[in-house]
This record gives sequence, C-alpha cells and structure tokens, in this order.
Amino acid sequence: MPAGRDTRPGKVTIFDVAARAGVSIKTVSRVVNHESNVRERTREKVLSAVRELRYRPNAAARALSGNRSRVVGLVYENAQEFGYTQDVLNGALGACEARDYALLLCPIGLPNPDVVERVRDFAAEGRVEGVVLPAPMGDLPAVRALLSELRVPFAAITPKEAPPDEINVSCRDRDATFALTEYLIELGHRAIGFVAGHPDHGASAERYGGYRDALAHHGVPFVRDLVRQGYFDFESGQAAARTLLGLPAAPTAIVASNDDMAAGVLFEARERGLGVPDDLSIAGFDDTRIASRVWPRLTTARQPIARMAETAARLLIERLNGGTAESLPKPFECEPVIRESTAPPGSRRGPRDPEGC
Amino acid sequence: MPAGRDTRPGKVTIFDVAARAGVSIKTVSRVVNHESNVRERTREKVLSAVRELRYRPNAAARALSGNRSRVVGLVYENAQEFGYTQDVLNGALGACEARDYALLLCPIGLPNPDVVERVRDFAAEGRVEGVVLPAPMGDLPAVRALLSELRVPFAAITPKEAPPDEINVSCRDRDATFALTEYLIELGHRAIGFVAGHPDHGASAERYGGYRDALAHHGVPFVRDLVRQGYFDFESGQAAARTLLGLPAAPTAIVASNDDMAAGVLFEARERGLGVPDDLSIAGFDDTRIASRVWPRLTTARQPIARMAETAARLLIERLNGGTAESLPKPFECEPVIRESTAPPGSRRGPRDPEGC
DNA sequence: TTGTAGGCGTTATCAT
DNA sequence: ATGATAACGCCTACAA
Repeated sequence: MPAGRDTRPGKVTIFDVAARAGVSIKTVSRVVNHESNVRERTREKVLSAVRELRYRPNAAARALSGNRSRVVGLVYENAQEFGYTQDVLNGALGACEARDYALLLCPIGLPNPDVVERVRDFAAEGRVEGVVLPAPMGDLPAVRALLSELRVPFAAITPKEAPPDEINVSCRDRDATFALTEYLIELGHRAIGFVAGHPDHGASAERYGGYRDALAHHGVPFVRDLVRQGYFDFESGQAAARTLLGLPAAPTAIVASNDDMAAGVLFEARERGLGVPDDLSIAGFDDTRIASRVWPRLTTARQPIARMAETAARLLIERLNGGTAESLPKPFECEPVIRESTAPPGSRRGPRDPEGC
Repeated sequence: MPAGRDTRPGKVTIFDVAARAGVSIKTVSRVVNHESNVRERTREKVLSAVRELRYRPNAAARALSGNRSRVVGLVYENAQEFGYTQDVLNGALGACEARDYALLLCPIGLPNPDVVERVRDFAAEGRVEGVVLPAPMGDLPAVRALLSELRVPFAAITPKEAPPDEINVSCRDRDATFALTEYLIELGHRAIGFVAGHPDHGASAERYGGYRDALAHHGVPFVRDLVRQGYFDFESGQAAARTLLGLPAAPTAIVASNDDMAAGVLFEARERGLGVPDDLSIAGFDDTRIASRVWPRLTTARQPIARMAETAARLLIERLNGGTAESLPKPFECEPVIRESTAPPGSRRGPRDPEGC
C-alpha cells in the first residue's frame, strides 16, 4: 500500500517527528517555532519529517505549556442589524489570520444586566489572550474595568480617548457628519432632521455634535423637534421618520446616524408616498452593504470599519507578543459618499400618490 | 485592605482549591465537572472554595488532558451578503452556549483552490472537536472527504442525503419554491422569470426544481430564456433582471433563489422605472433581514436558518459527547411569506415615469 | 466516597 | 547548535 502510514490527526506528536529526523524534541520545537540557532541542514531534516508525517503542533499543549493560546476574543453586541459587525468580523479575522491567531466569539445581547458576568466568564477561562471590543463594548466602563482587573489586554473601537496604556481605535465621525450636514445645507436644505444614534455608543454624541456644528457654522437655526432619538436599528429609524414627517414643519432632509436607520427613514418615506430625493433627502452613516442595496442608494459617510477592526486586532496581538508599544494610529478619516438619496429640496413638487410615485 | 487576595486569573489552580477545601484535587475535579459520588457536604466545601478563590478551570489543560477542547468550528463561506451567515452564526452560537462550548470561525472566500488546505489547517490543529458546515461547505465533496479522513466529526446544512453515520440538516426548499411559484401562477402570472442560485449550492437545484415543477403542474409552458444563472448575491440578481427585463417578452414576475438576488431584481426594476408589484412581481427566498428592509418588502419563503444551524451544532455536540446517535431530524419546513412585492399582473397599466412611479 | 499516580504534547531551563 | 528534563493544569485510570 502506497505511503500507507497512519495519518490520523492528533496522533503525530513532536516525538515522532524528532525520531524521524534523528534529533531531539527541542530541536523540532525550535524549527517549528522559527527560533534561531538551528543549523540549516538540521532544519531541513526536521522540516521534511514534519511534512512526511503531516505533523501539526497540538494547540492545547502549546497553550498550556507556553501560556499562550494564540486566540483572541471578540466581544460584540449581537444586534439585529449585522452590517457593522460583519465588517468588524472581517477586519478582525484578517488581522488574526495574518498572525496565525484564531478568533473566538462572545456575542452579547444588549441591554443586558449581566454583561460584566458574561464577559468575565468569557475572559477568565484563559481561552483568549486578549479581547477586541467593537462599539459599543468599548464604550462600557464596566467592561473595560473588568478586563483591567482581570489583566486581560484589550483593544477597543471607540471615539473615547485612551489612557496611555490602552488601545483605542477611532475615526472622525464628527467631521464626517459635519460634512454631510453641510452638503445638505449647501444643496439648499434648511429644515434638516436628525436621528441620533444609541446613547450608549460614544460615536452617537460625536455625530450629533457634527450635525449641530454644521448648522451653527452655516447659521441654520437649530430646531429641537427636528432631532429624534434612535438606536441604530431600522425600526427606530422608521419610528423617528414617522414623527419627523408628521410634523407641521416637516424636514426636507434627514440625517440618520447610521445606514440602518437611514434605511428605516427611506422605508417610511415610501410608505407615505414621498419621493426620495425629490420630497425628502436622506443621508446615513457607515456605508455598510444596505446603503447601496436600497433604492435609491443612500448618501452616507464611509467609515472604514474593517480597517479599524483590523487595526485594533493587530495592535492587540502585537502587544500580546510584547511588541514595541507602537503609538496608536491617528483617527481614521470618514469619507462622504454622495449617492442618489440626496438632492436639492423640492426637486419636484405637488402631492405624491400613495405608492411613492 | 478588604478581601485583598490576588485575583489575577490563570493563577488559581485546582491545587489551591483543593488545599482551601481540605480535599484532593480529584474531588475538586469531580465537583467542577458535575460528576456523581461526592458527598453533599464535601461538594459545598469545594464550591465555596471555588467561589472564594474565583477559580476557573484552565481550558488548555482541560483540552490537553481530556482531549476535549469544548470548541467547535464553523467553516463558512465569507460572502459579501451576510444575511444567511448571520443567522447561521446565531443558531450555532446558541447551541454552543447552551452546552458550554465555544465557537471558532474559519471563513473561506469562494471560489478558492485552497479550500481543502484551509480546512485542513483549521481542523488538524486539534483546536476544534468538530465542525459545522453551513451551505455551501457541506455541498463540497472534497471538504467532507477531508474531514472524514481527519476523523473530525462534522454536521452539514445541505439538502443532500446523509450517509447513515453523518449529520445533515436540510429544509424543504423545493416545496417552498413550488409554493411561491404556484402562488404567482394563481395570481395570474404566466411569464415567470427565475434566477437560479449558485450552482455549487445543493439548494440551488432544489429550488429550480420547485419552480419547474410548479410550472409543469399548472400547465404553464417552460421558457428557457426566462431562466438566468445567479450566484446568490445582489449583483447577480440585478444582472439577471437586466437581461430578463430587456426581453421582448419580459416576465411579469420573477422568482429569485434568495432574497439578496431578489433585492437586486427589485433595484433593477426601479432603475428601469418599473413599479413593483404593479409592473413586476418579485419573490425571494430565505426571509433574511433584507427582505423586509427594501420597499416594497419582499414576498419570500421563510427558511429557518438559525434553527437549522442550531440543530446542526446541537447534534454535532451530542455526537462528540457520545450521545445516543439521535436520528436525524426531518427536513425543516419553509413557510411562504406573502408581502407587498407580489400582486396580480398589470395591476396598473401604462408607461411609468423614470422614478419607479 | 475519596485519594494517588501517571500522562496529555508542548515550551522553557539549563546543560553540553 | 543541540539535548535531557522539568513544568504547565487537568483528567483518567486505579486504589483505598
């Protein structure tokens, strides 16, 4: 039988390789871990033994012995809308793969009185060396405090400023919301509604700030009734639109703090037979998939979510490996993306029929 | 200082607990693992020691010693459209949590010549005890063969029939597509387009079969040109619609093999100024989030993706723990969901203006 | 019901 | 440059 050796995994150990190569297990370990001080010929002998035996180091043994599991955790809010998390996942996974780390998930539904206990269960088993905290997890002081207490390193995606020894990754959402609002003003809009993001997200305040700054900067009066609280999901966007569009002085444009809420606004506009952008201009934030899946496609601000998550995971892993405490990156830029959901006000007039026509 | 013991994790071992409780480590082990044969008083002593010391068993040591990592892997296609995967994730995570398992991710972009090597790298490290294979991973014979060779148990979500010793979870997509198509026929449609799913997905053939069966059953002639190949993503749905709606004898209804493609069809209809459902009825499949985020909301078939994934993960974990080889569940039902994207043909006539009005 | 001994597969320490 | 040996923390035997 051709090369009929036992190829069952989990059975070939470092001893088998050492025997095959005629060296000690320590030498095998050196080669496998790319340590120096191994003669080239020895290295090659070992490597071919590894290949022939299809040797794979056992992860559990490595973790136990080296006290390093090569796993990082992702503690994320398990929300209905998954656009943000999808990008976070991909970014974090990219950073992990490149460094031969694995990613373990810890989804948490919010709000949740047991967040801290859930995170503790997750972080204290020693399965993960560190944790990535996308929004809004990094905005929760209790979570940060717990991880500090547990001495589990973490990297957060949050606009908050980081203490010198912590890793925060952020973007300039304030500037981007400013730019979007300004764009609408320049199109001629004066009654511009705003749907705020979830109050537990640090980014929400930033984006609201950008909106208000733009109004102020252009001398457009701020109207309290044109601002509604949202929670970053479709339904809250729709609900906000329901209120705003029912106002006697309804807005001609609405800025939503993310794309999911903007999609909700768009949906409600259509339900009311309003034309978009003719009767109502709509802008979102994030440029997640949904922004270009609805019709018309949404004007929005492109937040580099995946790159931010990749950066967070990368910095975390570097720190875990005692990497030079690389200085934190500057906040990422968010680029406005103009699409078909925005136009000058009243591009077309007159009552619309109930089908949005 | 109040209760100022060292609470650093990963330091408190089973020996500390044993000493504190005045028992042997084996007894602690018994208590922690809920084994029987421990006197109630002893158990309590141990449990309070565990609490006081904040003891957490070390996962790596457990995995190494017991040869059980309590981790299952999820090998999934990392597609642009995430609706399906989102539901799979939640289902699988639910099953894991309930049984104190963790979930490790292995995303794979398809098509990919290295699928098998990627899966091998993932499965052979011994980090995962078994893997869940959502569509289309369980449809790839090479992947199944590899895992069998590696002796890594798996549970797949696929309409294929399972060999007696393997776990396949499926749903009746054929019936559901039949029902949707039939519904359109009963509304009066005769020219019904179809956008097929990715040919590598087992479900695609099933759904196409349901479509053809319905036509045949109702004596509606099958027209080859009304069928277009799609790939389960928005763009391919849009592309298919572009062709179909450009036909001299354009369809009055289009059945897409999933919601993402249906959304693409809807988008293209709007681009062409067609009213939906007045000029064109559209049906999707899955009932993922996007189906009720577009306007009008999509008629579709509700596939219980999360429940299927939960079932797959549950059966896998039961098998891993030598559970009684529970018989596989019957295929899940897919329930048609009628929404606003479908109506009798030509509900309103005449040319539409370019805004889809 | 409880305890003792051995081993899981690797990395780390210290020789050589 | 290489190797023998001791951890790492737990679980599975087998005794008591």
